[in-house]
Amino acid sequence: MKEHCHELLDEEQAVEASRLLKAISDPTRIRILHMLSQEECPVGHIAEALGMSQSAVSHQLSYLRSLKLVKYRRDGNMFYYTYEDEHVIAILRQVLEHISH
Amino acid sequence: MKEHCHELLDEEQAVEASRLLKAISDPTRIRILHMLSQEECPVGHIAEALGMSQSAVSHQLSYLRSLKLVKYRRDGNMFYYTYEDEHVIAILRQVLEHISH
DNA sequence: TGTATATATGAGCAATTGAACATATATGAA
DNA sequence: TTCATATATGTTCAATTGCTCATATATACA
Repeated sequence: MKEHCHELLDEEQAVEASRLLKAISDPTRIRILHMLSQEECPVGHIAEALGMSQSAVSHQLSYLRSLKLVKYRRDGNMFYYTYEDEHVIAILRQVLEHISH
Repeated sequence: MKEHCHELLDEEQAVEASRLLKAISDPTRIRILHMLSQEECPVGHIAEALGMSQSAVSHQLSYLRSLKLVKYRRDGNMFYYTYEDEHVIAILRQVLEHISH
């Protein structure tokens, strides 16, 4: 009988990793982060570029903000968003590379 | 007025990346892949280690198989699973590193 | 003041997801 | 053949998710 000595990943860490991965595993959020990885951008411009409603984009940004993956600076009525977590951007870039074989 | 010249990620690629990330963004699947990244493993052993039902684990393995993230070899009644995509394992490892700051 | 613009936020709803439960399949041993 | 074991697979259901619609907030400008 073979021995199986796996080092088990505890659930807490798995849930934490899951939380992060879920955040970047939606097509809309992926496209938003991909945009922000290039240049800061106001909400309306993202919505227009993706062909989505202002509300939908704003909700997603709010979600990404809650995980500290993006932040914004305000200038008058415009909210300019930027990514806040370089490591996550790097991971996303790696996934996109993997996709294009 | 500032110009915003973002290179837009097309939806197809975003959906593809999303499919891959969703596959590794569930705590159970993360723990399974983490186990398999160390050593090949039969289904029952995974179920026992994670404290989950055989059915739940088998369903998740079936899902991971459909995306070619894991494969198995059969030996009698035992199905020994292994990871099949090294790049995905590397990405997952990077996420786990990121989690532990 | 007012009105327009840009964005955030709350509620609701259809689609997706992950597990439970029951059942099917295939191998090995008696 | 018959039974036990290991796993796969189909169904169902509650929880989650991502959008829409309506509304709130805050700034700029007249």
